[in-house]
Amino acid sequence: MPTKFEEKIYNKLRLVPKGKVTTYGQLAKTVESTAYRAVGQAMNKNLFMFKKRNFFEYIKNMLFLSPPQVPCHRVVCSDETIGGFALGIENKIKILKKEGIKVKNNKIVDFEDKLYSF
DNA sequence: TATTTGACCAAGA
DNA sequence: ATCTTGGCCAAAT
Repeated sequence: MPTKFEEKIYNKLRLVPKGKVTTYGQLAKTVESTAYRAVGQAMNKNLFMFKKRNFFEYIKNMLFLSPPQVPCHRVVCSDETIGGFALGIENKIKILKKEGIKVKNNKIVDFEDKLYSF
């Protein structure tokens, strides 16, 4: 069962569309919090069920289930680096690329444009 | 109740 | 362009 905090974070994250990203800090801010580290933990917890198992399930959900999904892969670091991913950072990069987000030298290309504004 | 643990952040050097 | 440091705070232990 997600906590109140987690639930609120997930709900905000659902607003971020394909082709855009947000940051841990930004998500925290939408909830009037500075608990950006806790946001990362919430992401990890959300994918716990899939952890190191199949990222295929995750992809399938993203592609075929109607929103609102919780697109954990669209959360990146404020310094434009990729951040973490319970199913493997390489997979995170792959999915982002599929969605039109390019990654170069471990950084999001054209970060400002790709950033979603709440 | 108290301590530890993070998928972080911003500023300095 | 890295790297370190101190700060952050919800959850887990």
